Amino acid sequence: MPGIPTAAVSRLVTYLRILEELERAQTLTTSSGALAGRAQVSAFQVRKDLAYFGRFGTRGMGYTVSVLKRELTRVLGLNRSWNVVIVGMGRLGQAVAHYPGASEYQFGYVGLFDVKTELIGKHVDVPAQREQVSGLGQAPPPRQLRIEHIRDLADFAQQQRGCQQAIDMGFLAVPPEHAQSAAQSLVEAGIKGILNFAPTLIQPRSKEGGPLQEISDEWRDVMVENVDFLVGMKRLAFYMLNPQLKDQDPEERT
Amino acid sequence: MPGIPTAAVSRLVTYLRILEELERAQTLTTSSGALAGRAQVSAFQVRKDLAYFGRFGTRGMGYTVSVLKRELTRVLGLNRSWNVVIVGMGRLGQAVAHYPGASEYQFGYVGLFDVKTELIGKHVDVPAQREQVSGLGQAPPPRQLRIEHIRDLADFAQQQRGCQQAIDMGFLAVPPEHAQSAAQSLVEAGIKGILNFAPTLIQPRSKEGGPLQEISDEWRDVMVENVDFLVGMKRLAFYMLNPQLKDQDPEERT
DNA sequence: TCGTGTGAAAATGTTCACAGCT
DNA sequence: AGCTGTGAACATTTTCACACGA
Repeated sequence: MPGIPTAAVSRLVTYLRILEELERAQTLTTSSGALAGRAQVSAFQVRKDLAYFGRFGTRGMGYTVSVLKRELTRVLGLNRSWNVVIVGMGRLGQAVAHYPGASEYQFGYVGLFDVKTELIGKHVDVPAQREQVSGLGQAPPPRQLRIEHIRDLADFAQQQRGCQQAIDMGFLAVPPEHAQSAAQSLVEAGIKGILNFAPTLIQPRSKEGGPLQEISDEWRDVMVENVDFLVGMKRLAFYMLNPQLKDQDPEERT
Repeated sequence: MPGIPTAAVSRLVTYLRILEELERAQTLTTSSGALAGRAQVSAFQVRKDLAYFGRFGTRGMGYTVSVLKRELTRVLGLNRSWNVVIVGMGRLGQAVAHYPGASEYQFGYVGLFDVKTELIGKHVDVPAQREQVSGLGQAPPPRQLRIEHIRDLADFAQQQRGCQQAIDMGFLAVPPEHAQSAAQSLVEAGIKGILNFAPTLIQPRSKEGGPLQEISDEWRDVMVENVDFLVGMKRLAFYMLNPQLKDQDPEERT
């Protein structure tokens, strides 16, 4: 089984965003070439990426924007809603909580956590989840959420499970030196997905322990993705000094 | 000339961070295997990545932490300072401005810009650049910067060039629908590096124009890097639904 | 005729085995 | 003996050419 390139998944996210822009512009149909131009990849790449997941077009015609958008939304798992907690409500956590766009994709914040006493008890507006992914409806009014101490995370998670609102993901926006222990708290609370904003890698194990430390059971099926600004800044510095090493974007644009 | 994998550059950033952690822990020497374990890649990968840039180790011995750190710092262009402006001082821009870690790598904010009248004229603390990359000195006290209107960016850039403080990079933290025009403002001000936080791709051309639009001269040598949290959220959703498609991390850890 | 879908070719990136230095 | 550095084997990813359906 060959598997699907990781990069293809990221590109799919881009194609979906472009389809939404096309839909807002009332465009009904498109083609691999048109998508390629806007996504800064080749038309071959677009067709191959889509082919990993199915056949969504019509030969000779192209793609129907609404159909392809629906299919990619389904493929990416964005046609269901995801209950999210944020751990770390400093400036970055607050920016994430308010970031527009997350709620449109059914990422709904259900809990906010920190350890700093001056933050605990503070109320923060968070956007409500949309009912439909259509994108045409009005945004519902925001709700208020109280910042809780992280020691209460496990209880909260248990309670959410009780009312069929299990927490799906935790977004980690704590300083790097606390990222590992905060991640451990998420895992102990039974949360299986972590989006790590801290500039450090989370080790999928309970203890710093010896080198050959086994992955512990509770970490077994936990998925971690990293989003690190500092890497972006440093990559930019590198490529500004070494522009010849940057891969050019392809020619074909029709 | 074969070229260096883009992914290798990102991994180099990770190795450098690990070396800093080792230095803080008073570790004097390390090995490809030890770095590999912490970076979640194979030891082969570490050695190959380092080999793209030179020979930094001693056979039979390993690497001297301070030497490898110095060399990677140089390779990544982090031994010089970079003058940065931020465009878009909403919550995300503010979080970026205060993000600790940026100033340690000689990213120094010299200007802040927005278009919203209620933000213009506000003063924001930004960390001062460190003189040395050593990481052992005290952090200098923060400075205050006034948020300016983006229409004044070109003049400001000109003025900075006049005093040998040319702006090297612009960090773009505006809403996606304004990202292209804000990027255009950066380019018109002569800024050659853009770190785009908006969930949209910047097109390296002046006009939305026709499909085969040429890359205009002013965009010719502009480098753009993207940091998009929404992609991270959506990738996480995808891999939680399709865990079998996630590439495992390697065995070798010694 | 047009543009998708796809097997095959080419390019790229990763893993490996081992030579070579300490 | 131990660990780096590297050419060669291998695997993956991208590019391409073209068959096929509308």
